[in-house]
Amino acid sequence: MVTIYDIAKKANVSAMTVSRVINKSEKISEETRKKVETVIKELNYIPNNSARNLITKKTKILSLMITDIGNPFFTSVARGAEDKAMQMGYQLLLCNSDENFEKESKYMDMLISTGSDGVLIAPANDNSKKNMKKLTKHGIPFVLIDRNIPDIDCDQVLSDNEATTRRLIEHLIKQGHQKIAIINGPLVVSTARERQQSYIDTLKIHGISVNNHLIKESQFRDSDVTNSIQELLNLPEQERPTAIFATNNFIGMNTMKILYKHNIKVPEEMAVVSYDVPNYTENESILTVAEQQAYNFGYIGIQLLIERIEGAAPEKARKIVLPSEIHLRTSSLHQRDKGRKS
Amino acid sequence: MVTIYDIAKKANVSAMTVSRVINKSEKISEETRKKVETVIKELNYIPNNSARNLITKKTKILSLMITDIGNPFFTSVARGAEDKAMQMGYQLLLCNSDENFEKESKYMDMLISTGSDGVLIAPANDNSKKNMKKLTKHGIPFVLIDRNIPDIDCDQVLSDNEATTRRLIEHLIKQGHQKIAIINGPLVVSTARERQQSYIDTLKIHGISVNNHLIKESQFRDSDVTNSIQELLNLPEQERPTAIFATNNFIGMNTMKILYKHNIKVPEEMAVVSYDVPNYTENESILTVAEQQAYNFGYIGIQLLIERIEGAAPEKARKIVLPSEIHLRTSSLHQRDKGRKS
DNA sequence: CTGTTAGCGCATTCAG
DNA sequence: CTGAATGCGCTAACAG
Repeated sequence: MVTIYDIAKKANVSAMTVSRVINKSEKISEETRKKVETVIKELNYIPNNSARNLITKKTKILSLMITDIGNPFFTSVARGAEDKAMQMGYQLLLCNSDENFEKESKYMDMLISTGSDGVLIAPANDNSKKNMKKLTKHGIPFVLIDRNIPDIDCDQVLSDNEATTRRLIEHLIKQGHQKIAIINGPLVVSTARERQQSYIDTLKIHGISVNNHLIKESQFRDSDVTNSIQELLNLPEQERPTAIFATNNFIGMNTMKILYKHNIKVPEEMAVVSYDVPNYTENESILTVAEQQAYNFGYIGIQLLIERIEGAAPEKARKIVLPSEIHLRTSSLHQRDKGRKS
Repeated sequence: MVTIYDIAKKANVSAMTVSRVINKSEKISEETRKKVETVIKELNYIPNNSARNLITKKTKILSLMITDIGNPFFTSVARGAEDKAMQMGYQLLLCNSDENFEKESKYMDMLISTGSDGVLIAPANDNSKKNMKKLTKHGIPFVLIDRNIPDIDCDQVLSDNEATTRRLIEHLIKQGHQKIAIINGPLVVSTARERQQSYIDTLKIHGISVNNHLIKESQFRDSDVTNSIQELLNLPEQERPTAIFATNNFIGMNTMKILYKHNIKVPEEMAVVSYDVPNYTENESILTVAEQQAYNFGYIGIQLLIERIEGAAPEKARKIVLPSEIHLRTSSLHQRDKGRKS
């Protein structure tokens, strides 16, 4: 391994001078700087971060913890985060908790252990509170994205779950639906809770009684919603829903798939709306969706994080709410309404 | 920050004993081990990897470099890699080069600098050779996945580009197509070259002359293939292709989208086959695809890498070729043939 | 089974 | 503008 001493010897300077060059110190003569840089390139020297961190406690590395690398929402988040991090001179490490608190905890220990200047995190669920406390204890700033955690006061970038859900549900109601089902993620996740609450509230406001048989708790991951849907379809005629609200992209996509498989016509026999977008399709999607600003979750999240790290942020925790854009499509529109915008 | 000394003091042992406990040394009495572990938990101690790495040069961290986090192929690779890494007691860091050599280089420096025990890498393109050399120089083992690099001798997990392409093209020929276009990724990527070569060879074997107007070089990323397709459609009747071979999932998906937008019937006016799978669709896909074992690229790749790291691998570089499974669907089948298997 | 000594590669002092 | 001494937190090598 080549060290600053190797460079120093070959360049006829002290190790300290080499260190200064590496760290772009101003107080170096142009001449010696050039000399040192030449030797550095010559020997293919790369500073040893471990040694460096040991002293400075700074790594210029940020970590992004997402819950599902297979979810296009989170891959867009990652892109946004990466772009901003690079732009600000930080490197970004990606960790995938797989919606799993234990995995998240393991990664947390690694991040702390290896040294991250800050963490942008979509927590697996409410248990993640422990991991946030741990970060705090170790003095590592973090910003929550997509999901908040009760009683954790920190910078956040969240979706407008209440408003977006309300608009989707009201759209269905306007289309004449009264029996609207919800297929949701686990209620230990804040977004699932908030979307469900808004679903309930919206129904009530419109004088529609809430039927618990129409409320299904499933997974946010790409998983089987067959059971949930089967149960909905098996309900007696007077309870059976005429519309389904899918609370994330995978649920939306899989709901469509299963209805298709069962030869149930969308929207004639069942309307479908989805929170967030299943964004790979071979032809035009027919699914009505609320499109989130996935990229901005990452981009803005990293921005808040870096401000926090560099002491440029206000004391008070900031909460950014990103609105979603609703795209009305055939999956929720009567034929006569096709293409109309809300 | 809490260090081994804090633990040592509180547990009435030496720092060395604490170190032994952390490292699960056998030569510790059950009693002192318990005592130390209690204090560690009590103080929420997490070992400082930087200090550790400085001595051991081992991190138990592997890195996975992929070229496009937005590509479902690579997210599956990542899942496979992560599963195997975890199973073997390693942590996995994800880096996204974005098909960009410069980004890859930056990440490389970080990985070397921060300390990775090994790197599993899908190289951005042939330039990546420099980065591989750098890894070698720093004594960091690596395994190539998906893409190889000329003149780099190392463990590899690759797709059977030749055979899979040949089968796809022969399928099209059997369907009566003679004018088959290829929309490819950049030829600085090995998979693009190999698929194109196989495309050319297969046509020749079947006595079909190769028309350069039918060969389009595009991107492997989710990008616009409008131009390529427009150019194909603008060709005079006698040259205009009746089938398109898309060399990856994004190209396949976007080809379908654009044909759809242009109201060109698939397969009647244009047949389409795709190397790899655009795997998020709301209903049954109609696209004929060669499905790669994406997960295994990651899983097996990490296995080879760990064997290499732990000295359990043979001297000689290993080359694993993973076959693809072809799914014939309507996008390439005459109506009468629908559903038939090759 | 446990402790002592030394030093990993670098940046932070403080001198010149 | 440059250099010398010191120690970050930890473990390898040795000693007991």
